[in-house]
Amino acid sequence: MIRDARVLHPEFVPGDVVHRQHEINTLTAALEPLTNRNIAEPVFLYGPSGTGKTCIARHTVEKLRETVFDLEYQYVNCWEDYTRFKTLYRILDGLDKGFDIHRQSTPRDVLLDRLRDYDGPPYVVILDEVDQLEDKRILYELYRTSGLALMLVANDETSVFADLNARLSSRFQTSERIHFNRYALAELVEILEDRAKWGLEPEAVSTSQLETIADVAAGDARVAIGILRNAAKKASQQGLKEITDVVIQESVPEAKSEIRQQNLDKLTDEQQVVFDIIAEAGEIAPSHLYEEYQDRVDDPKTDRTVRNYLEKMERYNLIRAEGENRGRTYRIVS
DNA sequence: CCTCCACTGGAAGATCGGGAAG
DNA sequence: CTTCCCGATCTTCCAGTGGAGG
Repeated sequence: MIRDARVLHPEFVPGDVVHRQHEINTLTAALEPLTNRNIAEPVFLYGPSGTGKTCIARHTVEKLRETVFDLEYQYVNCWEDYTRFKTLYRILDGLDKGFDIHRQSTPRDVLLDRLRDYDGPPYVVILDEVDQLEDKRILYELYRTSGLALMLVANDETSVFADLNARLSSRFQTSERIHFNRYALAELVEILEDRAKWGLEPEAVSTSQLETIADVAAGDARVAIGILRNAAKKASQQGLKEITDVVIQESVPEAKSEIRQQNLDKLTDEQQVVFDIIAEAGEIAPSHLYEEYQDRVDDPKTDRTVRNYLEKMERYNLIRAEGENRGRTYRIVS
């Protein structure tokens, strides 16, 4: 059933990308100055999730590395490394310069100083989910660091620039921006066919089944590949030679809840309590939510802290806040 | 129209926990 | 051991928002 499970993993970057040739060309052109060791302006990739932004960014840089003699690159997921410190640490780590930096007792701006001392080959930094950075000023600092080529990846362009100061914002506005649209059904099917070709045994899945998956995924390649992976895993556990329609039907909700469970696991116990209250109530007003939280926890945190929890859960797409001010209610994402 | 008030979210400072230095 | 320093987390304070109800 499964020939190469790596191909079905969400982070897998194919050597040949089936679509997005135009985007790749634009991106390659934007990075072109690096081949002469010149400065490349930041590039900004934006579009909905699962439209290939991250994949194209990594793919393009890796292709460039094949032709350019010297080029370093590092991928940073700002969702995980959302603080200034973590982001800088990750970037230094890509240069193997982070090994002796510990969270504690490192003088305050050693990280940025060390990055600015870097004088090796051009260094491409991909900042994925860049809108999740808690302090966007780090972008300004990175922008002013010579030798760095920035690739910013986000869902929505406005959310990134909203809290940048005007001067920096205008610098980024003039840089190359590449918009990614949702995949059409046929494109998604081709992507799935490609993954199935390398990842699965021949005949393991039919084209019409891939169409079913692509249809459910609604233009989101990450969801589509997740469903295919889940279905392949399930079929192989059942000892099947081919993926059946029943297996696909079962895999759709499972693939979606898998992502959700991963996010739930990232919450602390206290945050889980808040989530459970919302889940049980279905929909709940802020004051009721906080009262309920105080009842359930021995040593309750302040309401402001709970609001920070809620903000975090909203970021993880676990809950949704609806309405503003007095009309605000919270509900879980179904 | 105005005032009240539930709620939001930014800012600044306090506290926690842990590694390093003495 | 204690002291110092750090980032992360939490608290305190507060300005702003907009709907409810005089």
